Amino acid sequence: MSATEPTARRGRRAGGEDSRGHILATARHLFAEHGFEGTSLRQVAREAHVDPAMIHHYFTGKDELFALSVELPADPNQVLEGVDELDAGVRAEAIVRAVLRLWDSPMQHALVAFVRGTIGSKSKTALMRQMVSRTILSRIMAGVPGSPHEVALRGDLVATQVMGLMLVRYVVRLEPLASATPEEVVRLVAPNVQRYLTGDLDAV
Amino acid sequence: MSATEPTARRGRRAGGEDSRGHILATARHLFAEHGFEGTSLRQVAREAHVDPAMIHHYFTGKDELFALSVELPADPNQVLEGVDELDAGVRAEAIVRAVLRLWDSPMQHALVAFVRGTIGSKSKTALMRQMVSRTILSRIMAGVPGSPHEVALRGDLVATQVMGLMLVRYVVRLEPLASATPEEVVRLVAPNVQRYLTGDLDAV
DNA sequence: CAATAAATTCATCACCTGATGAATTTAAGG
DNA sequence: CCTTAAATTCATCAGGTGATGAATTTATTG
Repeated sequence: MSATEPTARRGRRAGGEDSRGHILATARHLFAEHGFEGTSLRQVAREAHVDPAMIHHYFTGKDELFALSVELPADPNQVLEGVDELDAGVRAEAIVRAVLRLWDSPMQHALVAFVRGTIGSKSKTALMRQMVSRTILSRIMAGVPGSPHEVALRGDLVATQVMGLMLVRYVVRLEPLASATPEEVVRLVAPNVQRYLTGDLDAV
Repeated sequence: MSATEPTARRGRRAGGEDSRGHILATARHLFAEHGFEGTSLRQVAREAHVDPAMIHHYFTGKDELFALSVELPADPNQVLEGVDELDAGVRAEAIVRAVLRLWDSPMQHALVAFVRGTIGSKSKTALMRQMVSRTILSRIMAGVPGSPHEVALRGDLVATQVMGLMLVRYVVRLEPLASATPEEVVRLVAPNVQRYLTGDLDAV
């Protein structure tokens, strides 16, 4: 019995299989499960039924593969489109709903991979900080009244709740929250986000 | 010029240096920065000014070193002591204050290491899920009124807010929240936690 | 059909990884 | 002082890692 595969013949294959796509898909899965350092190119190649060298044929290296597998598949500006045009007093519900729509989509794997790979190391966390604060929070907080410092603080608090929701529902998967319907989650969480956005922060 | 060190002499050293302690300390730092897979034993040995074999002298292997470096330094039962005796209506403030006291202590490095190493891989995330739900949430939610399902859901929501706070303030370090005083954070966050604990979840 | 470009595999390289066992030096205990 | 135990280093192993360049086969194009 040979080890794994019966030594596939060389050269271009008959059926026009999308090897590049397979590589990207399994890379997404593996990066999502084991993070960047915990995933090897040979492992990706094995599970994609592809020669390891194919990865270097399509990508310059592990870094590019990670970047393409894991990069936020949807532009935050698109996901949050229109949010900044809503009145700040009713914006929370739209934010939570947009986040859930994104995370409950087929992109979930890529997003979990992004979180795993990104929290795993300090340097990658810095990238996430940039993205969150410059791209996402600036949009979410546009037009919220208050001093710059206060608005920034409110933005951080929103991040606190939204990132915690992602972590618990999609990464750690605590039940019963992980199985709750999106609409129920919106009903439960949006009011707390709204308090951070425009509520009285001194209220008890 | 020799590579790194001028070949230290063999055998037991004169001064009673605590090598085991040094190894643990630098392991904590490195695991905190690069996660489990991203940290190699040789890297730890190098930065601890110690021979790689010393690590295997004191520990059975990388897993044990990680476990001992990164294990929750404080028993959750101790950190949350007395919380379950407080009336549920005023418990949130105590919870947030206890969490901040722990994370703003010297154990912060170990805790960041725990989060990094634990979120980085799926299997380790399962351990965290067990710990959070069995040890921490059961204590926090003790005596909160409601059906079992409702209480579990409220617990998950609390986890959402508290873990998000840890992530944003201590791991991602978004400003200005990361530099806010503990008391200010309690004032800002505790009301939202209290809503999850005992508030009306249908309120808008 | 011929020429070219793309897809696939193979055989390596140099390096790093975790781990082990033996040799050597010092400190402690009697 | 002598013996034993602990601390430290060295040399090495088997295996995995990312990466590269060449060889081979097929599809596409003119």
